Amino acid sequence: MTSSTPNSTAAGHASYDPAAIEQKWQERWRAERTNSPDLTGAERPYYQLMMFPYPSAEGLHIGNVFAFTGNDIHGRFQRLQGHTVFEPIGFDAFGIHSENYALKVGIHPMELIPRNIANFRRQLRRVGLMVDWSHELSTTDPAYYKWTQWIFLQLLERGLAYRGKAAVNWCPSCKTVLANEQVVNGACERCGTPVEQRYLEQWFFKITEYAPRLLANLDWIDWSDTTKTAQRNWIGESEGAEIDFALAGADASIRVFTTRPDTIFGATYVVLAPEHPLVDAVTSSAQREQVRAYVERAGKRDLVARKVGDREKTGVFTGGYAVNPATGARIPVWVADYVLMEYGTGAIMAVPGHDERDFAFARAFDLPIVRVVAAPGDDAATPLAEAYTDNEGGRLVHSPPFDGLTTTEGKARIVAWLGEHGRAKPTVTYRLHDWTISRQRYWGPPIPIIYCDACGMQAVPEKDLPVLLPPITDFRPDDSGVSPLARHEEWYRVPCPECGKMARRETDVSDTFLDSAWYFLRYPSTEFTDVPFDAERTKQWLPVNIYIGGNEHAVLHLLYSRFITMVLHDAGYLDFEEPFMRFRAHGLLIRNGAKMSKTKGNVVNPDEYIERWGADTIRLYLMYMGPLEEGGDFRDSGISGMRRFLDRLWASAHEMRSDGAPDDAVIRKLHRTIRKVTEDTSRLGYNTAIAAMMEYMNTLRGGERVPHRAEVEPLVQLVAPYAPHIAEELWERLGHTGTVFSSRWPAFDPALATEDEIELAVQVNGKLRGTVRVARDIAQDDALAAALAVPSIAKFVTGTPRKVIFGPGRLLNLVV
RNA sequence: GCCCGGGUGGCGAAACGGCAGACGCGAGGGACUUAAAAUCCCUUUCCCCUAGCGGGGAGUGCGGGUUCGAUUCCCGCCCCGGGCACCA
Repeated sequence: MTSSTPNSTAAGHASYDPAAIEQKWQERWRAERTNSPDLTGAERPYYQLMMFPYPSAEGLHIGNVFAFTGNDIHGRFQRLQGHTVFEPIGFDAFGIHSENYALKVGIHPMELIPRNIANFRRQLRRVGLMVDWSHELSTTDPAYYKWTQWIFLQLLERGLAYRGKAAVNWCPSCKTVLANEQVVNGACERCGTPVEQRYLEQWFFKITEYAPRLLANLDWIDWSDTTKTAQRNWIGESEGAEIDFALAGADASIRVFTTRPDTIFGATYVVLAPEHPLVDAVTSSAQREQVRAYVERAGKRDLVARKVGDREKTGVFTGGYAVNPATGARIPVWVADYVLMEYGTGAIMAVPGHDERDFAFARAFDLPIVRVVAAPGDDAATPLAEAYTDNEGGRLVHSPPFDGLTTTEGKARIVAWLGEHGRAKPTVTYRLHDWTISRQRYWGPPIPIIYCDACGMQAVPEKDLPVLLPPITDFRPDDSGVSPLARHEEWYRVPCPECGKMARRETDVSDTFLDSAWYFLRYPSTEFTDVPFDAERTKQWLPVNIYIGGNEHAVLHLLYSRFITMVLHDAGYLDFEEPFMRFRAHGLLIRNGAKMSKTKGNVVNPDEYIERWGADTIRLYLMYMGPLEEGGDFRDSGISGMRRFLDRLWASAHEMRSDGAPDDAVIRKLHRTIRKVTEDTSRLGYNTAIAAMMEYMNTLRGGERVPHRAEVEPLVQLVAPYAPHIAEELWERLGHTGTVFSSRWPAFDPALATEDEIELAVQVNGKLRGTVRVARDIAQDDALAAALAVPSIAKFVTGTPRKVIFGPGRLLNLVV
């Protein structure tokens, strides 16, 4: 423990006291506005963005500290490279999470959130981040959500926001709509009550219209591959065809989507989703009652259970028939809930021979199974024990005149053939759905819409923004499926902006993810009240240079932010369409090999650790655990090593000598260290950068040598992004005025950073047999001679080597 | 089921296809000290031979392959973590 440490050392200088110097520098940074750059005059602007936190009542999570430190090091490093770095922070404080917590503890969120934010601010300051607090924002601030509402209106104006009915999860016990994430195995995550499906009018954003662009830009933006892959999967592009199946005896047809048009000759029935609009028209009177009962039952099943619950195939015959456009055969039309209305056309052609689900269904209901693709070695007559779904290598059979074609050829030829008769066209379908932004809750920005009996739906005029969220005390959701705001007449009733007669407000609030989909645009412009973001500022500071955050937002926040940016670009407000030039996903922080959670009681409280060790030590430790992009395992046992390193740094700066010349070998090591720390820091390889500094420290102080000032001073700068407080303090004690972050990053001399002599590894038949110390640029023959001069190597070599492999500067391998 | 990560000493981890285990923790031994702390030095993958000095062999989840040489590249598996999931 450090509390027992005496306040002066044997060497006579004061010992390292992190609490005192951290407080000193945090106060000085604040007083001197060290971290508030001039946003207008910056010549080399660098926008370092971190994911703003949700200010929970529990306070800052160590995972936040991990992510923010990772950002901060990069930001401070860029500043030392001569950039003007803008590193803002804010609070993502709206949302169901806050509201539920407020309901639970019985404190109004308008009271609770500012308290939590104050606590977060205190904790964030203690971490020593280079945050520009003069541009702090909160999404719950009317000055902010005014513009969230404005963005909604921009989408509305462009036809990208619309109202429609949608199935939602409803908890009959909590009397509220639940997000999909709040439904666990078909039950409410809070009370365990089975969730029902309800149909409600919802607001949607047409993100699907941007699917092709959202997908295409992934090819060039510099993002972590893991994140890009997650987005690609989420957008889920499928190439295939839409094909019309005429209804037998009626003047209508069912349009299906398939990725396997090559298998159409094997389509032995058609399936409609229970919600499909043609269900009634297809159903025969004999089957009507059964179909009605099935559709009703399917509608009652909650969405989650239907998709992830048991996969037992259920369905009902409609009594109707369709005509397979390829074979001309009459095939039955069924209704089954394994077909989803929300994907494709809500109808499929079932090819049981070549689709697992169709196969299972056909087996269950005794429908015909026909082989139309034969694997190599099989033929048309080979029986199918299971669906043969391989998309490559097979040849078409039972598909005259296309027999013998590969599946790939078959797809193109069959779609073209059906296309000639207007029955098919190639189509690309996306898994991505439109974004439901309505929330029937209280704690969010009211959607700025007014309904007038005379004039219809009206957008709230921009001059009337923001639509303030009223400070009501009764905000508990009820069974009506309507937001609690609807119960407050004085807010709900409002004059129509068009005709002035009394009208009604929209009572839904918008999704929290809309708040966070544009906050990075606001940061540089927080002082502007008449625009969401100032044109000049935005031009100078955006897009964001680098964004580091968690991959849990790969398909939510990061996708929505890209979408909103594209919309604002198309609307002429932005001259870029991708908001984040670089994105790096950091890994997950675990504790002693296990996930951190409140129930396990293994959550790390950053306050405690900073108290005990100092922020600089904790910052170093978090970054030293492993690669930032892979996360790490927080174990208390490792922290002391970081503190020891800082103690030694402190001692070095106090015990060093300034007279005479520095040691040549140490200076060489220093230059190699500068090179490695520079390279590693810029590519976020923080763990190895810290290791390199420690290695240098061992050289510096090995054998109780007294370091020279010229050997120590650059190390203070190298360590500064990682441990800013101690670096500032030592920089001052070394006689400098002003912050170390205004100094220039030390340069390395390539000549000094390279060793003249190296240890050349010598292998015989690929096995290491020894090393020889030789000149770095030694020629092969000389290296060979030097190696053979060593008896312990030579004894493995009999005669002349058959082959000599020489990697200059690396190794010599003799094959004998 | 599909898609991403990842499996290396007692532990956290390093290694442009080129000396596996840097760096740190822990452990053991030593120096300094009246003593302790701090600091500094040495040892620390496993097995075998040797009194010792030394020397030999194996080793990066498993099985193959490519290569003078593989933790690294390729093929086939196993295990762990995460995401998606009746997506036609």
